[in-house]
Amino acid sequence: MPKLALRLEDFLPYRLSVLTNLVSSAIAGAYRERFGLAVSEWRVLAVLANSPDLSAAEVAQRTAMDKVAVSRAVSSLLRSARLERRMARADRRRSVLRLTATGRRVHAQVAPVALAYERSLLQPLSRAERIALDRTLDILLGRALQIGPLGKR
Amino acid sequence: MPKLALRLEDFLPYRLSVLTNLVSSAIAGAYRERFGLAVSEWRVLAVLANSPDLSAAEVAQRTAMDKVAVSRAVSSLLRSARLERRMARADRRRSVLRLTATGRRVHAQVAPVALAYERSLLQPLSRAERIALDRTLDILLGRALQIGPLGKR
DNA sequence: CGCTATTAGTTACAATTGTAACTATCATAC
DNA sequence: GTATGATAGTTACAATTGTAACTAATAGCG
Repeated sequence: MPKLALRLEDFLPYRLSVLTNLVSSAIAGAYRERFGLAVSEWRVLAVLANSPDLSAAEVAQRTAMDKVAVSRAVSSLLRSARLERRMARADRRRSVLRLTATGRRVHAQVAPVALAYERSLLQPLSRAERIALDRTLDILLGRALQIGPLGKR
Repeated sequence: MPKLALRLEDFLPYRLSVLTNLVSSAIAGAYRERFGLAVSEWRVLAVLANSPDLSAAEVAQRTAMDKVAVSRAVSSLLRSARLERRMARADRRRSVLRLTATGRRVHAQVAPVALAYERSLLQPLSRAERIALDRTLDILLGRALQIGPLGKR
């Protein structure tokens, strides 16, 4: 029984957008107020905390950000001395990014806040529901990538 | 067994954000290319197609947009003659918005495209998984609203 | 080598979006 | 009625973001 009419409140892309906006702005507010961090900067921090010495392009790949956004986030993190940058000896275009001690300290403070928010958000779901959600999001992410830009005529 | 470290790719807010961006930009591209419609305009159109004669504030409420975004979308839709606006007799501040014949025609063309995208996106999910997803999104939306802006100190 | 094409990253500019102030109308209280 | 405050919607301006052009370095190929 396919859906015939379109009710915005039942439309998955709309619902995803509303949920994501709520979640993102809640988190963004917390990062900014407490640590002066934009979400893009937080992502860079989070990736480099687990994988030091990535290039900007590698960071872009792992954060699903484009290279301009990474460039801006990196330059802001450099300014606040949360990041340091060297250049690769073999290829002097390629940067090698890693957190400073300050950056690691900030990460160590932000991460628990982020995880606490996630835990709080997921709290009304059962363990089974969380697993199902994870799995479903994986599928949808893969599917959205596969479909790609709609109507590529 | 709570999560101890934070891996970005497992972090729900991040995953939601990536999925939403993929979906939104795919849809936005299609709307814009084929109909010259921004997503905000599409939302206004969709709501007014089902519920004519709403005020801008009512549209804002039902689309989860703020009043400025609605004002801009409405003025663009007026310019392209997809919408017409009267003022409420009882309260001359309040607008009364409804689609023109052109607007209804555009809606009749866009809605199937939107539904087709949704169907395609959901295609790899079983019926049970779709129902579970709907339910879970409802819960998360409610929970996100309830939690509200994080760290309201 | 030397020419062209590619890649990493930045910068400049345009477009979008958010925030705050503003105008007009209405409601309430005196 | 008139002053005060609230509400609907718009406008102006600042901040964010996306797009395209640019610079510097390397790679590939004759």
